[in-house]
Amino acid sequence: MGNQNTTIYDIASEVGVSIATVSRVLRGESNVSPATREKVQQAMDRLNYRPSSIARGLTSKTTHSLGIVLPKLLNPHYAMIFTGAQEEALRQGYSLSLFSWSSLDTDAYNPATMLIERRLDGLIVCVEYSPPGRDELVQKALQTLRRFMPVVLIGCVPPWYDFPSVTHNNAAMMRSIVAYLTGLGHENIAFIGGIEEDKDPHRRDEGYRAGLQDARLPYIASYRVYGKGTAEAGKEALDGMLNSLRRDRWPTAVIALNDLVAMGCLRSALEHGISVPSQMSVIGCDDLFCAPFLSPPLTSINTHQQQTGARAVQLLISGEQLRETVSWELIERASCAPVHKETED
Amino acid sequence: MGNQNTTIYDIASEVGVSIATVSRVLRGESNVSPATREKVQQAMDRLNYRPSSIARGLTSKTTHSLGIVLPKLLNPHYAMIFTGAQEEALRQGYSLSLFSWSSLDTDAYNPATMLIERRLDGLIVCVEYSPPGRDELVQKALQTLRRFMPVVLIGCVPPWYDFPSVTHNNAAMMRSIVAYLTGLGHENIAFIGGIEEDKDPHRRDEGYRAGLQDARLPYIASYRVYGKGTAEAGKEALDGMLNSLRRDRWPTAVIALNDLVAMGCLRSALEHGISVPSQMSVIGCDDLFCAPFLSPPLTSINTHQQQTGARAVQLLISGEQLRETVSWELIERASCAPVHKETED
DNA sequence: CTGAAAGCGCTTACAG
DNA sequence: CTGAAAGCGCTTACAG
Repeated sequence: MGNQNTTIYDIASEVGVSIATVSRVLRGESNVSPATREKVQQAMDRLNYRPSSIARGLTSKTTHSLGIVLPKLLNPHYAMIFTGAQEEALRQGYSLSLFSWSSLDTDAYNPATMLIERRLDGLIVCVEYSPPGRDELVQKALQTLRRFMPVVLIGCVPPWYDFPSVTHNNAAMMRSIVAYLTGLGHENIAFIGGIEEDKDPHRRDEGYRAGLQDARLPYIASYRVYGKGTAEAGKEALDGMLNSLRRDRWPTAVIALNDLVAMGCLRSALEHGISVPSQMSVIGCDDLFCAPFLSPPLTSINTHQQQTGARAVQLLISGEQLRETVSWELIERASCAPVHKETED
Repeated sequence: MGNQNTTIYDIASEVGVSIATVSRVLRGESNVSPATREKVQQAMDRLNYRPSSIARGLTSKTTHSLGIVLPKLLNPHYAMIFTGAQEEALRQGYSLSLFSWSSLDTDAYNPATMLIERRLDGLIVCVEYSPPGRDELVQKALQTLRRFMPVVLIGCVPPWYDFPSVTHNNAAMMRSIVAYLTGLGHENIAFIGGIEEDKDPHRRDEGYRAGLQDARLPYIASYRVYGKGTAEAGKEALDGMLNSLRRDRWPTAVIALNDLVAMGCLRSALEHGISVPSQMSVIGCDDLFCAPFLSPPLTSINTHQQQTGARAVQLLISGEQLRETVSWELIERASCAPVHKETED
């Protein structure tokens, strides 16, 4: 008894009231007599009635569903953002659908068709680096989208994008990482990962340089290697640096763009016979679940990605036009140590 | 010009045709004169018209949106399933929303309200172990859900659940893992993780025992430790086993429930001064992205989780009432080796 | 090839 | 406190 075809009309005729009355008890309005309310309530239970959010959405102009555009969930970094966003959405009675960037820009003339047709109540877009030509496409897609729904940006948001956003102050973060390492006595500090033309790594680069300057250390170009944010890329990048440098010029500390890159660096060090942390310190970023189980356990930065996702949802729902920043936290494990002065110095 | 309020009526009056005609070109029907079609098309472009999938859903009884219920996305295992499902859904023009089990059973009298109200076109539910009392609740929730939408099950599906499903033959998989290790000469093979009362690990246990029997090895209770599927639990479980056993009784090979548990085992071994793989082999399951970057690189089973998610979506959309099984693949890395006969034997 | 009309399942003023 | 009616933006027969 009762299935998906039970409607407000069935309840109304069952009880002998109008559909308006049924609608009222459905929405919990107060202007219904207790007796009527009770009868309607019972009929709804008896017939296993469930209101259709679709029909509701048509009139109320709100779907209680949000979207999020993320590069790839297989990277735990994005899974953390998604989880934070999804839990907050559910808590507030919204559902969250995941979309990928490809659904945004496959058709330049008709960007984000699927997103728009679903009449989402809001959209979170994680912005990544875009090469010069593509950047305009992205901006155009975002402008189109915002004509249809509120948009909140996360990720590497260029300062000239005029949207509410939740991001990190990557420059300040990098600067404090460098300070941490110089505090351990390191002077030869490499920074691995990121894309040279990227705006946001530029801000990390800014922090990297500032941190070196704080400690009156020179910026050495060969200690800065760009590359994708994957473990494979991290290994490759450090391999390249080590192979092209004389042993006595090898860095004593390596800052990785993220924990994946750091994983690659740990492996590269291992293969080069470098002991971490006694001969080389490595620090990652994002504090992925596997960080404590690497060898050695990886020192990293907890960037509170779940909080980033949750805040983005809150901005979306509240409509606040803010550009927010999320804090971070150094998680010390075993992969960083005071610099070891070589005896043969 | 053009925003979310442009409707089929605006286009109709702009062009001077009926909304039925606009609807026809919208849906690409053939019975429209080329001239009319062209004019309508242009008007839609000019006014930036986007059809509302909400309104469409009201009449067509289909929302082109699917749901998936997963325990937690922070575990990469589930992120892989989700990714596979989401990509397939998107390819077929569906969106995918994630829900958690808590949204299924918070209210026993009204299970899955949110899921039902959204009028999804289908739902994938990842079934986990449920303690006796809760199992009935889960089944009840599933029965309620299926009255409203097609349901496909994945995960640890008890054989008495009568639903289409996509799963693994865990018994056969475990048996072949044991065969792999006995093939390397191992005789003392531990199996770590899973819940004792669980139906699915029971099937793994079945395979574990069968594998031992294949090699005429005895089942030794102290080599079987149950525990949650996390890295912490894995470490704890192996710690416990090693601490309670005489050194000469230590297992020479450990099968972990999954790669997370394996990570914990690797650490436990390290802390006990056991060298992997020369003194102990370790094999995981799921082949997570970090497996190649552990020390040593972890031998694991690629369980094709993305394919599982994708197939579940296909069953949902096609309506096929199948109980499918997904294949797996051994990925050999450095954490397993032929048993090393102690010289002091 | 095209249009008028009904209907999808709700909500929202407006009367009473 | 309750009901009749219009409307949300489409699709779907049914006529012509």
